[in-house]
Amino acid sequence: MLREKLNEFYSVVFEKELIDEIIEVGKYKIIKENELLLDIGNNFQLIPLMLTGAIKISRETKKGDEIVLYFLERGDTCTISFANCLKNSKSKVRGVAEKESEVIFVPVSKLEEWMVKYKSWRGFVIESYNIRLNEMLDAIDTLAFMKMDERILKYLSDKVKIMRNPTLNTTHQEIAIDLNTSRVVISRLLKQLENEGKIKLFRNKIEVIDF
Amino acid sequence: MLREKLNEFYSVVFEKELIDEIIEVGKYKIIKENELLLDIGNNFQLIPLMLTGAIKISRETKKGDEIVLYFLERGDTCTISFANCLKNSKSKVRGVAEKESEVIFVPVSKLEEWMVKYKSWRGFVIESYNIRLNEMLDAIDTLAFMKMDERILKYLSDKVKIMRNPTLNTTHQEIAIDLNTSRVVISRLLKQLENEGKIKLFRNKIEVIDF
DNA sequence: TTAATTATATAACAATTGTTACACTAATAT
DNA sequence: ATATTAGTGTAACAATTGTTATATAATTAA
Repeated sequence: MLREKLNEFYSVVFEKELIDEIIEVGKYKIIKENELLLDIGNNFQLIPLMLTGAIKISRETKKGDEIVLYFLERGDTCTISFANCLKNSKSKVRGVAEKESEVIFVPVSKLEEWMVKYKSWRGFVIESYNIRLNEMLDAIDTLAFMKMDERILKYLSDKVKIMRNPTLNTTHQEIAIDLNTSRVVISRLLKQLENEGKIKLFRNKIEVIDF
Repeated sequence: MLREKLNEFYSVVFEKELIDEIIEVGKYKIIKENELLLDIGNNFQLIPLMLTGAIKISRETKKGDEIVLYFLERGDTCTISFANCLKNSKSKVRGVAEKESEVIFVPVSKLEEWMVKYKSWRGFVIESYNIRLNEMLDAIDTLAFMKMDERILKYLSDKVKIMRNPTLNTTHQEIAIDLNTSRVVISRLLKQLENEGKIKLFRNKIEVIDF
């Protein structure tokens, strides 16, 4: 069963021997909605490989300022946690399940070992880093070049895609936290977006049109 | 001579055999001040290893909006160009020499080959990615949580460190471009920072106090 | 030497975002 | 059933950032 899930979701197809090893040493776990995958300051010694679901990765400063970086979905891994694992340092990001997610955890010792043995693993590690760097570039573009109304719309669209559902169960307050602004600002601009016909607002619910 | 420079500057000490290979296939080049190392859209097939100098890495959108991401210095490589090299895709960032810089260019084919052969190269690649991800996180923090006056001061401090000189030769216009704002805003806030005793302003020159 | 260009300073105003306050409704708890 | 809490709407105002315009000094070109 685990084998099927691995074969199904990992686009860079691993060699059969590598799949065997992953199944042998990996720990399968279900992360419930709103459960923490990893928190800031954690000392994480396992590399997560996502099978299903969605994880929200965010950044928080000591002062409590917070901002969402990107979402992880099936086939993704959290390259940022490579660093923590390898250097035994503390996580600089937080990961919370947006919905129930299936994850395989692999001991960090395998990262290096498999790099020598498996070409597909080398490809996976490099590709994962590249995807993550591009996500970060995307986050930087958003912060540097977009106004708040555009940022909100992008946030909603991204979330609709990752949740595979045009109707989001969320509150204005949650969006405000994720975009590091205030609830009033979000309410104001959401209403404006509704007037422009881009979304529909309900209590605890937002429907995104033409995402 | 190349051997000495390599040994001197690369903190992750490469095995002797790897140094030999780098010297054999690498191309040594001097990049003059303001010269382009790589531009957006370029099809780059060489991995740059920095020996001396400083490269400013920035991002530009189609609309012409621009922003500085970070600076490269000795011991650094441009992991973002790994992606372009490997996937033969176009560069998403620009690199311009802030001062004359010495670089060794290595063919991308070696990236994979050396990962199998040399433990120190695997370490270097992973470490480079991690450094870059942290730089990106830093850039995100700056954009998401800092006001423009703080961003200016951080920009100046970073540049002072990379240039190893408390007096910067730069104009308000250049800073405005690097921070994606207008010259008037920069002049206004620089004057404020001068009044606070944090910098001293001259024509084409800014001295940073207590960086 | 004079004219043109470049760099800087600053005022006045516009647009965007942030803050405080309060009203109203829906959901939940007692 | 009533009280409490949570979510939303909106006005009024403050702070920050962006824009336009104009002045002046330093540098460079003719």
